[in-house]
Amino acid sequence: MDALSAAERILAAIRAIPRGETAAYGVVAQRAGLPGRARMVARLLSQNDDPTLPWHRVLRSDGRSAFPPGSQHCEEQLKRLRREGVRVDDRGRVRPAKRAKSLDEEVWG
DNA sequence: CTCATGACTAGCT
DNA sequence: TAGCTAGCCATGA
Repeated sequence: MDALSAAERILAAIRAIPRGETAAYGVVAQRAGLPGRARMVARLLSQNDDPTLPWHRVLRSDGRSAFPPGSQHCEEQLKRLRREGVRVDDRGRVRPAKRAKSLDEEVWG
């Protein structure tokens, strides 16, 4: 029963990703209260059949699609992201919405 | 129980 | 930046 609600929390966390933004698998898991369960998020998405779920906003921690570059799934994902205003470079890597100007700023705010 | 697999990560070279 | 490695966790054979 706990596992089921865990799955629902993960799905909720994915739906909570604002339009035009993205989140890594690990981040989604953490937001769902399941730190370290990135693979569980991936598994849920792979078995998910809900077309309303914004699966395309979920990326790997390095900002790339989880799908092989050039694959149909990957292209579809990048296409949807671009349509939401997300900046994607030529290699299919998603640029963060905001980037700190320096490491100090990143760490210390 | 052990082994293999996967829409993952963090760390090191 | 890119490639490799070990660690991770849930499932199914």
